[in-house]
Amino acid sequence: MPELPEVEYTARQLRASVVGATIREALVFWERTISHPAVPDFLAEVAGRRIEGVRRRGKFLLMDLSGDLFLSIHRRMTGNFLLLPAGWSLDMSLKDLDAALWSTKGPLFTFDPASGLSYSHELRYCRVCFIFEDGRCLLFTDPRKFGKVGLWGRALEQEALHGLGPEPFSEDFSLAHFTAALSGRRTNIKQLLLDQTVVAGVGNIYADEALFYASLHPTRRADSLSDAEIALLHKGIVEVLTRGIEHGGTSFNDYRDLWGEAGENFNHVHVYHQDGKPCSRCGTLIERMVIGQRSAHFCPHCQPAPLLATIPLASE
DNA sequence: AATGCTACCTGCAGGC
DNA sequence: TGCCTGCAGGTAGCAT
Repeated sequence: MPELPEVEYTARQLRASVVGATIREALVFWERTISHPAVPDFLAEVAGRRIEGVRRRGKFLLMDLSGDLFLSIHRRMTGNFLLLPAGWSLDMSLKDLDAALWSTKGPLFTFDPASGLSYSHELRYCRVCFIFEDGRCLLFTDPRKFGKVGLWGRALEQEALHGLGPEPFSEDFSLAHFTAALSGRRTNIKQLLLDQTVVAGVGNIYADEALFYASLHPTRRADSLSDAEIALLHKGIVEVLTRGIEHGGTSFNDYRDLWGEAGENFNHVHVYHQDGKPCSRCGTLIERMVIGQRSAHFCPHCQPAPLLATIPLASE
């Protein structure tokens, strides 16, 4: 599941490889992947544009194009990018491309046989393909079809990002902002961390890791946190995201980098999908529970469950 | 205004 | 072996 570190990592890879390239044409294999504008307009407008820059905003990947346009890509659950070298996309149907890669995958990429990654598998789920003038081909693959690709005028960035909150590494994500965002919120802290208007880019993995960092139980009511707890959580969010980027992202199921390789942050998580394993801090077995229809992982010793004391007094 | 629930999708694990 | 059920999770949109 790509969250901020995974998107950041991909953005850096794309910046180093496709900035300066010109899109000859795009192909769309699943129309609902295109969120804006209508598919015919998307195809017509993207052709001939030069990629001038690659940015990340929250979990959005933004590619600035010539003519004051930009592409917004949100990978949601299973979206991935794969960059194919020149020579494979020209005049080939996707099926031919798939067959070619399948039979000669050796020289194309370095690739861990133990991972069992199949290029055929990736190509089968190609939803949008950008073919560059130099013959390279950037694929957006997405088995679950939740991912979105949009093309926008530069002036519509706010609309494209739809109320996204502050970047965790920017000054906008200040302790004062975070404190204000928690104030008066009766919802549990886990769900609040997943709210992209509070802080942009945190998903299920890093929300659980940040709560472990701050020794907070996921069901704690947001408005029950002390100033010290808020400060520690604020620090924890930045810390776990930073570590995630340093480790090249967390590969749990579907996440792969631009060349089809897996990130290694999964070797560094403390609680996410670690239920039944001993806590790295105290040895207590990590537990899993469902909060708001999604899983939360925590150490029951380090992150004690809230009791009556966490309910604000009537006088407050 | 804040919160809760569901649709969107498909692969896969688990049960029988 | 094969079918069926449920789960995974980010976000929009709708209901409360």
